[in-house]
Amino acid sequence: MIDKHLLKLRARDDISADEEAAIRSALGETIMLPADHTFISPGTLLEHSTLVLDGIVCRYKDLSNGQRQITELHVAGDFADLHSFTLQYLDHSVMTLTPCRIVRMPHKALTAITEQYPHLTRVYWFSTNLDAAIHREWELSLGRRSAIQRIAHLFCEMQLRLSIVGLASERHFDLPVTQAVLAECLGLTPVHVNRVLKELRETGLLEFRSGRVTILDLRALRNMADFDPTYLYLERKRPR
Amino acid sequence: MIDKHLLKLRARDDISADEEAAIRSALGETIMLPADHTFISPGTLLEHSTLVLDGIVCRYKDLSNGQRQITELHVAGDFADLHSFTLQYLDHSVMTLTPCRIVRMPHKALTAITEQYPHLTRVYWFSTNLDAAIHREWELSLGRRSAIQRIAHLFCEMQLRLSIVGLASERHFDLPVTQAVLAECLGLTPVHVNRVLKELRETGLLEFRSGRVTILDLRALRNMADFDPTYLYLERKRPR
DNA sequence: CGTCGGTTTGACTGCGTTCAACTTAGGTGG
DNA sequence: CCACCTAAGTTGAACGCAGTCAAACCGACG
Repeated sequence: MIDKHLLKLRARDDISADEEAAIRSALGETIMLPADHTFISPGTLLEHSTLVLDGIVCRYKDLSNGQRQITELHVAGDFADLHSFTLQYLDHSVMTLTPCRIVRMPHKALTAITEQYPHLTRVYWFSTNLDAAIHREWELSLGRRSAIQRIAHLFCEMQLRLSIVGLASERHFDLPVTQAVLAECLGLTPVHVNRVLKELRETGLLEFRSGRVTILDLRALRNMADFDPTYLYLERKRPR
Repeated sequence: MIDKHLLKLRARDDISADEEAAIRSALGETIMLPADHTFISPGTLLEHSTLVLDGIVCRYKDLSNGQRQITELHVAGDFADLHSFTLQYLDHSVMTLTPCRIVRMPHKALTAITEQYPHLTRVYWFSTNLDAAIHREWELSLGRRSAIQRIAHLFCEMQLRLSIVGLASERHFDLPVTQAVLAECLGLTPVHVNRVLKELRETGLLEFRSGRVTILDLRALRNMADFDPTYLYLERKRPR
């Protein structure tokens, strides 16, 4: 059930059997959520964090004029709001983009983990820092990359993140979101996303149709996007 | 010496005398760094984190074509790279923008803190999550705000963050950086930053001259920027 | 007084937006 | 089974914000 979560954690650090057991016993019941459902709003006091078992979830912030910026996408195995453990309330919303299966971890259980499992605490701290690293990379995209580079980069990121949890190959993965959602991730308009997707298709780099991505030339795509996976911290510089 | 750091922490949570002592005893010697000095590069294994005592520091990421995006500004009282404790190496660079006084905290000392001070551990975890919240707000700026809103927003943020550590009033604060640095924060060109600063000056909102900011109308500035300080987590929703 | 980094201004360009119309795909009910 | 509806995707034309390029200005400092 939480195998994808463990795959994600173990891609970055060792998790002992004891720690795995501690994680399992900290989780509550599994919940299904419909698509397009905002389940966390800014400022609400939170008492548990949300682990995504299946589906796509996003964090987003609104501007008063109705514009929206998605700040991160979450896939199976990710905590969507582990940071709410220390923050207590969030500065952003969290919503499902597809139907999702989630499971909750009470903050009380996380407090117990911080008191009994220092290493696992650091693993989860790491996990929120990984989210921050993704935020930084998106800042770079939003601030400095062209539209075509931004789109290419997002697909590179999702391909790699999904492959860690066994949901992507080098050529294919599902990303069942609309072009409008991509636009909200990338700081673009849906119309322009559409035009750029056409360009990517016509130059033989990538196809995106009805939520399915086909990467035609991964090397060229990464090159065009200036994709450097360092920020996903998949390289272990030394064994712990 | 670390009074600004304590001011920052205590603006968000209670820090006991024991915890304050633990922080003090974890710190190494004070170091002076010149301006425009990159002291952390991506991928380098790090064994201590850097607390800024004085001056302005930034995190930045480079694109292969030489373009640069600053992802966060750090002021006195901030750790510039507390996240390196769990990440071990960083995905970005860290540099001084002014001459800086810094002090280092060995990661070994932080490990000891995580093993002996669960609450202080959560405080520092919170601190890295606050950095992530700032990243998200910058994503919103870079993705959806106009140039004039972005600039106004950055000044609103710095005014509030600096006021917490006693370095800003409602009308004045020092931000001794060039317009080119602002451009690198905001995803704009220096030329356009210059034009927008002129516009802010002429509409009587704000003046920025030789590193000194004069806010002429804070309410109007915040309104124009759509500034909502929630993301700086200065509101304590319940006493701990 | 000359140099250099930083700021300012002008003219022109272009990437991405805006607005609007049309197409396509999927789902629903007669 | 098909008419209808709606959300999503596609395309075209015109616009505008910010970029680009280049030159002039300014102040600090040798």
